Amino acid sequence: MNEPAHVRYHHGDLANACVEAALGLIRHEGIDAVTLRAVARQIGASRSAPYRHFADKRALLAACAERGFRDLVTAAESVLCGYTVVDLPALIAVMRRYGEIGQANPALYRLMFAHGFTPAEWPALTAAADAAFATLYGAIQAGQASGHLAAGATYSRVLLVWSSVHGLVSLCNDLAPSDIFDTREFDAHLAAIFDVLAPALAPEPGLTS
Amino acid sequence: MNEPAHVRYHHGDLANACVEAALGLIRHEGIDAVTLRAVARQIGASRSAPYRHFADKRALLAACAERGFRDLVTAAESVLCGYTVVDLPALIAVMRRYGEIGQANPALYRLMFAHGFTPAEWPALTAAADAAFATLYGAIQAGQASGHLAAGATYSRVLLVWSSVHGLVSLCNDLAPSDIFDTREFDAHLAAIFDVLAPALAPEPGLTS
DNA sequence: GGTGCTTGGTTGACGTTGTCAACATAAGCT
DNA sequence: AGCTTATGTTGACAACGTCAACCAAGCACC
Repeated sequence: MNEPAHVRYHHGDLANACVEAALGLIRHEGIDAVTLRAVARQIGASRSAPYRHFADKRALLAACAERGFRDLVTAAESVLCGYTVVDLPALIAVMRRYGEIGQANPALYRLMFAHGFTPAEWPALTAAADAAFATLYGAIQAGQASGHLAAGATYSRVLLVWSSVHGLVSLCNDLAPSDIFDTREFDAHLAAIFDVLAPALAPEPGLTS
Repeated sequence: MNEPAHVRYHHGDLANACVEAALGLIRHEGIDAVTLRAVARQIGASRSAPYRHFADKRALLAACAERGFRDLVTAAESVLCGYTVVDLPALIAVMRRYGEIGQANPALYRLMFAHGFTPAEWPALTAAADAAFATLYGAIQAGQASGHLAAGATYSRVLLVWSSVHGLVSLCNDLAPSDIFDTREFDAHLAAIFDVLAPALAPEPGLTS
């Protein structure tokens, strides 16, 4: 129905292609490999073609980060779908998936959470991050409502769960493995954290069944 | 005893001056303002003088990060000195100070924890980060030994405390404040987190006094 | 069915940056 | 004094982000 893209003068969806190419560079060669010129080269366009779709380099990176947040939400929801109720194992499964994603693409994770995007400058990015927070909040709230998680202080618990797992991902991704803290053992560390956390999250025994 | 530094051909301590200048730029103008040329300009040297003391730009940044970790340890120890025992309030005070430092210089904090320094390439940086971990570990261990903190699973508890506070600092620093998560309220969030955490960290009642 | 506007893409150019090779200067040793 | 080494400087280069000027395609409308 369309003539081949490589023949056409207009690409058709250059904006998306830019994000896709940038994400590939981020994943496989790290954030420093993302240059506008490299992105343009990858999609077979000329050096300043991206400027028609992104104000500058940071705007492209913000779009990549936004995509990262959206994928995070999608993954979390997909895990939640496998559970009929949100109890502690379900919550752990969600956060484990979160961690897996964060570990699978450290450079992107870093970009999402620590690239110093100024507050109100990137509303779409803020919205995507909010959606991630909201997903976790909704899950914990549902678990509390059905009595499968300890009641009360919903906001504090969401904060605690997100902070600790995000913190662990960040530490494991960015600190070198050492004798006293082997950052390659993410799974074990996550389990250890939730062992300590369990009493604070599980409902009072006898109320659930 | 020395003639004025600005007259001498040799600076005397250019390495340190570079780190100092870079730290100033990081603090006041952000990480992007750190160019080797700007650093050299600040210390009154020529553009490639830093290369006599640092292999490349990343080496200078790593030195800055290392300094950040060392300051963190110093601050933590100074807070601990104000307490005769490590109980929950002492632990909270240490972590609050940690958070204050992280918030006071977001760009440096980002550099320390999320600049993708490759594992074994920067041994001094790894050692400095380890020292930070060890300090926290020692504090919690001491608290457990004296019965002022819940016993057992020391490693897991250290991991949990560090991950959650580091995670909170990171989230508050790098996410834009929104309706559902006001990242400017670090102190309140920290308190909320420790409220939930308290039962998991405080000793069984009746054992302490 | 040609005319002109809007969107999308290209090329040339400029200033800045990290980095290196070649050179200059100081300090230390013997 | 002369040699060696550590330290600092200058010139040069390629890569980068960005912009202005230009070109090509699609579209609306008479």
